[in-house]
Amino acid sequence: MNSYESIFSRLFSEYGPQSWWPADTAFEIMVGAILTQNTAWLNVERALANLKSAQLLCAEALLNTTAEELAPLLKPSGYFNVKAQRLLAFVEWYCAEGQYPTLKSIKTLELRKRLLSVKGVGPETADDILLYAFNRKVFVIDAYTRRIFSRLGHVEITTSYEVLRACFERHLAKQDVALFNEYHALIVKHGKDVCKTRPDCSCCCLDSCCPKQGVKEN
DNA sequence: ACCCAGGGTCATA
DNA sequence: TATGACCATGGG
Repeated sequence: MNSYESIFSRLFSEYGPQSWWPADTAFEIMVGAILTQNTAWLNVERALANLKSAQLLCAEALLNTTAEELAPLLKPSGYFNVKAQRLLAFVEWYCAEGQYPTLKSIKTLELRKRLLSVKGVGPETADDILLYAFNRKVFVIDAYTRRIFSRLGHVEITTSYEVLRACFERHLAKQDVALFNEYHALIVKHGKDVCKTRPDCSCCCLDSCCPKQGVKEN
């Protein structure tokens, strides 16, 4: 068992199954993936609740919306003007592609390429959507992942998204969607619950994955 | 008052 | 290719 695998098993025994992504529908996952860009999930939930109350959490309804009426509903999740436009750009693409029934039969690599062509969808958002809405075997890299694994000495902090993703996908023997799903969720759980509240890392299940006090790491 | 969050785009060098 | 500015709210 290599270090990538042992870190997973330590996280899993510490926190247990996370059952991601928290959402009622695949479309809600995609909307959430855009709204959570550089934003705390609690604030995303408020924006999603606003959309749900306005009956706007489906593609057909969103398509008949403007950025002007969308922005106020997205306010709690921050960057509301930007995200209103990103959401519209995504929904226009999504409907033009024939929505889920058509998209689900496209090969993963091709689907990823098309997602990345949408303005406002970058590598992490695309991979969130691929893994959690389409159940594709891609490993999602986020800021927590890069920080934790560079602190543990496995990668440089400057390692690019694609290189880091390839690194994870290569080091996991069990090439399994459920594993990739759980691993990313556990990393986020660990990042939220431990690395912030216990900066000395003294009770951290990963041993010094947190910054030493007083030491900066850009 | 400060730092950061489940990023991405665009302009500059 | 690689930084920097910008987007903006809410919690700790």
